Parts: sequence; structure tokens; C-alpha cells
Amino acid sequence: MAWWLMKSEPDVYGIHHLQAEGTTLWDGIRNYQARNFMRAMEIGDRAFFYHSNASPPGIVGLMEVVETGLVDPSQFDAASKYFDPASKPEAPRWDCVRLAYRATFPTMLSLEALREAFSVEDLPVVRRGNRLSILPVSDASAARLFRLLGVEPDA
DNA sequence: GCCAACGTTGGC
DNA sequence: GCCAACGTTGGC
Repeated sequence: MAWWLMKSEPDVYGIHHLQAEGTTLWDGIRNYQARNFMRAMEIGDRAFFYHSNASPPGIVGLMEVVETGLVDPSQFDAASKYFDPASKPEAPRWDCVRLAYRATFPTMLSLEALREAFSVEDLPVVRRGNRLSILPVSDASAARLFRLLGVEPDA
């Protein structure tokens, strides 16, 4: 079981949207590195939900991967902002996973707090200018995050 | 293959 | 609104 960190802007899709919906398709990813991380995900993997472009930005909750290897439908939708005219249905360029809501943490772990606790090597999201919206999290860093959050990993 | 221009993300 | 980071595009 692997750990991940996934960013979303709360104004667009925040932890509360996911809590209301139960599960969501993590579509619209148009960065090859982030896509490749999604391709590496397995059912049962856990992902920290990170609010980007927020004040303050930070980790707010936990998700679980419940479906993998799904074709991102938005790439074929001409009305979508994620439409990719270069992607063909017989060879889809973008895929995604389905995530289920697991928890909203009692307190958020702000980027500022993350920077105090982690080096860039241990948690690359703290690197200034980091634009990657999906990042792997090591087992050790995940354990440390839960300690900082004061919650049990299986909560 | 190089690299400048450009676009996007995201913190502040 | 600004700017750092950095991926992508296109001319050559």
C-alpha cells in the first residue's frame, strides 16, 4: 500500500465536495508526471488531500484509491476545459483514478507547518514553486504526517 | 537537438 | 498582481 499527496483547489473541488459525493473521478490531470503517478496507484492506496491556491494551503483530509486505470472522459469532451484534441479514443492519452472520501482531519496541516517539519527531500510539496499536483509520499513521511496531525493512520 | 518564448501552477 | 518554477512548443 502506497501513500500519495493530491492537490485540488478548494474553490473548484475541495474536501467538502468529496465528503458530500463519497467518491470522485480525479480527472483533468494534464501533466505526464502526475499521470504516471496515477498509473502507479493501486486499489487501497491512500492519498492526502491537499488544498492548493487556498489561504492557507495545506493538507486537510484523507482519501482512498478505489478504482484505477480509468480513461479520463474529459479529454474527449469538446465543451470541457480539459478537452485534448490530440487525444484519440483508440489511444487515450490521459487516464485517472477514482478516490473515496475517508476523513477530514480535525486540524489542517498548513504548508507553513509542513515546511517546519519536512525537508524538500522528505516531502517535495514543500519545495518553493512546486507545481506537481500529484506526489508520492514515503511510508516514513506518511507516519510523520499522522503524528503531526494527531490521528491514527487507519482513522 | 538546442533554446527562446510561452503558458500554467501556485504561493504570497 | 507578481513572480518563481518548470513543462511544452516551435523555429532553426
